[in-house]
Amino acid sequence: MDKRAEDQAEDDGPALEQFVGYNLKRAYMIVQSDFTETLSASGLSTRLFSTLTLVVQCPGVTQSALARKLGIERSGLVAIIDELERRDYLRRVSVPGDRRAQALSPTGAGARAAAEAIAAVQRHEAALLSMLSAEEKAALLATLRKIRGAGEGDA
Amino acid sequence: MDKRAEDQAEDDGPALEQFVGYNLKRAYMIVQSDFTETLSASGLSTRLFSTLTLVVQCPGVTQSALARKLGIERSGLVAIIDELERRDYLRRVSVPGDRRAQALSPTGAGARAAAEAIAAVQRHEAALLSMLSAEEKAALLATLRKIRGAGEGDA
DNA sequence: TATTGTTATACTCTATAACTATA
DNA sequence: TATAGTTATAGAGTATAACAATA
Repeated sequence: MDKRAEDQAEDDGPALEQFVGYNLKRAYMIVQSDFTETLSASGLSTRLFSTLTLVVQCPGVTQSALARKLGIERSGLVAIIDELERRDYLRRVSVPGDRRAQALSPTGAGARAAAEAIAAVQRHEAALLSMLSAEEKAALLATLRKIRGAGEGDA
Repeated sequence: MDKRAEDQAEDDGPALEQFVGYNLKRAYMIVQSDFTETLSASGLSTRLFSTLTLVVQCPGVTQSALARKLGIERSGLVAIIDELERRDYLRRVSVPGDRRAQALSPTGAGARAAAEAIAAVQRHEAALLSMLSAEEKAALLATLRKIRGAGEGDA
C-alpha cells in the first residue's frame, strides 16, 4: 500500500466531511483546477476570464459597477483592466455624462477570445462532470443558486 | 433605484451563470465568509481550524501525511503547525521508528478548542443554509462528493 | 459630501527550490 | 536515491487607506 492509498484508507471521519462548506470547498477546488488548466491555453487567468466575459456581455459597464458584479474592490480591478487593455481585448472609453467614469468597451479580439474561452470551458466542464446526470446537474445549480441568494442579497 | 439594485437588474446572462464552476465559486464564497466569521470568535483561521480538526481526529499523524490530507505542500504546513503549537493546541513528538518524522499530538486544550469550533460551525452553517430542506442538503452533499471523487483520485 | 479611478501598501495563502538529517 | 521537516523566496489574489478629479 503506497502513501496515497494509505491516506485514503484512513477515514477522515464526520468532523469535516459533514460540513457543506468543506465539501463545497473541495469540489470547488477540483472544478477550479480543471478550469484554470483549460483557460491556460488561452493565456487567461480566472480573473481575466470572468472580467473579460462580463465586459463582453455588458459593454459600456463602468469599472465600479464591474467591480461590484465581480465581488471585488474597484482598486483591485485596475490591474485586471490594465492587463486586458494591454492585450487589446477591451478599451477604456470616456463616458459623455460623467467625466469621472471609464466605460469598458470590448474589442473584436476581446469578443472572439471570450467566445473561444467560453466554448473551451463548456467542453471541459461537461467532460469533468460527465458522471452527473442532467437532472443532478440541474438540481446542483438550483441549490447553489439558493445558497447564493441567501448571501449575496445582504452583502 | 440605487446602485446595488441596478447591478442586480442587469442580467449577467448565460455566459457565466450557466457554469457549475461559477456557481460553485459564488456559493463557496458565501459559505466561506460565514465560516470565517464564525471561527474568528475562536481566533482560528480556516487553515488552523481544518488542520487542528484533522490532528484531533488522527492523533499521531505525521506532517507529510497531514499535508497530503489537506491538499497543500508540506512546506506550507510548517507555519500552521508552528502556530498551533505556539497556542498549545498540539505538540510535535518524535516517532520511535523514524527519526525524520514528527507525529502531531493534540493537547487537551486543542481537543476542546476543536470541539467548540466544530459545534459553532455546525450551528452557523445550519442557520445559513436553513433555506435548504434536509433532502436538498443531502442531495447537495452527495453530488459534491461525486465531483470530489472525480478529481481527488488522480490528484 | 460622495463617487470614480488610481496608487501604495500589506496581508493571506500557496508553490517552488534548496538544504539537513535521516532512511 | 528517496523521504521528512524546514527555510527562503516569490507569486497570486485581495483588502485598506489615501489621493486627485469630478459630481
